[in-house]
This record gives sequence, structure tokens and C-alpha cells, in this order.
Amino acid sequence: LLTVHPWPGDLLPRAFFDRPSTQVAPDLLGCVFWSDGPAGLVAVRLAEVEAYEGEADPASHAFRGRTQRNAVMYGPPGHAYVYFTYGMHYCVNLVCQPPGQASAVLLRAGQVIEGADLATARRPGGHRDRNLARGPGRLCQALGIDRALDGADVCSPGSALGISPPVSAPGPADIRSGPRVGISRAADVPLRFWLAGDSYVSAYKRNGAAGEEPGTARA
DNA sequence: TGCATGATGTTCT
DNA sequence: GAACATCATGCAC
Repeated sequence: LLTVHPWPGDLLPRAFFDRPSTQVAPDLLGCVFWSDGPAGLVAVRLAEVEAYEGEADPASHAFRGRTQRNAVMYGPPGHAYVYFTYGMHYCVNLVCQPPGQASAVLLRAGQVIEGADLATARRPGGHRDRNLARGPGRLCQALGIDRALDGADVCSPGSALGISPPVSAPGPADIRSGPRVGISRAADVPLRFWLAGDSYVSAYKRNGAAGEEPGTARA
């Protein structure tokens, strides 16, 4: 059987990312992020993201200036910043703003809408469906993202990673925000954005700040 | 359904 | 040597 993929298709333009990460982050909800390679294609509809601002953000990897690890954050917008954490997981960000301004958006969770078989095969323990890409480490596993993809351009045709506009864009009323997950500094700033009521949003962990999960608005 | 804990290694103090 | 943008498991309820 011949399979025609909707993705890779239209890509978000680089100008989309040439803005502060706090503006880009909510606009990424509902967009389709995909990886394509020899193993096949996996596409995820983004349901949860977090904005990290530049060197002024105490929770950002750029807070202490440029290093070898975070170099991609200082480059042009529309590229993937991939890092390794906790000794076993990768996380992927999309870089925002012009070179020299190190802001980015962490892709935290989404629904696998294509390539579920491949995504399941990549995930240990045979997790399926809801848990395929629910959390930043899981999302990278499902898409087969590791540090070899650090710096990949998501705005260029032919890249191993890409991102496309929403099939149906969520409205402002569908978006919630709250504190970021798993950080100790600047834990009170509501820079985590998610789709209200979406079951593919990751479970909220630490940071007992006010208002959590399908509750607090402020979109 | 929820909390506590161990795995594991890179980066920076 | 400590901290870390995490996850899966195990056991309590």
C-alpha cells in the first residue's frame, strides 16, 4: 500500500521563531513536530511547551553565558537545541530570536498522530498511545532524537526535523499557562503553556506554586 | 492514583 | 563533588 504523509509538508517560516520565546511558545501548541529518517516518520501534535528566555532567565541554560553545550541557543532561530540530562534522557528545544539572543522553547509533550508503530518500538516497556510522547524525555524517544540532531534546522526542507502549522489552530480559550516543571530557579514564572483538557499533557510534578493542571488560566 | 526512589552521565562550581 | 528543563518501577492507599 502506498502511504501519503501529510508531513513533511508546509513548514513554519523562520520568521515565526524570530520573536521572544514567550510569544512563540503558545503559538506552537497544536503545531505538528516531526522527525523523518531511514527508520521512518513520526509526527507529534504539540500539547505542552515551556518558554526559556535568554541570559536573564535564571532557569535557562544560557543564564551563565555561552558554553559548548548551549552554543546552538546563540545561533539563528528555527534550529533545534538538543541536550542530554539526568544521565539518560534527551530534551529538544526550538531556538527563538536572532543570533546572540539565547532564548528557546522546550517541547514537553504531544500526541503521536503518525508513525505510532515506530514510536512504540523506540519506547522501552511497550508503552503506547497516551504515554508515547507525554513528557520531554519520552517525546525525544518517540521521535528518535539524540544529540546528533543538535543544531538541526526545522525550517529547511530536507531536514531530519521539521515543524508544520496546526491542522486546526487552538484558540486563546484553549490555552492554559502555569509554572515550569522540574526547575528550582524562577519557579514562580508562568512560562509553561498547554492545551486545556488535552490528555497528552504531561503530569505536573514539583513546584507547589498556586494553580495546577486543567485549572489555572491566564492565557 | 500518588509518592518515594534508583538509574545514569554531563556540565559547571 | 553537586546539581540537573527526567522516567520507570514499586508499594501504599
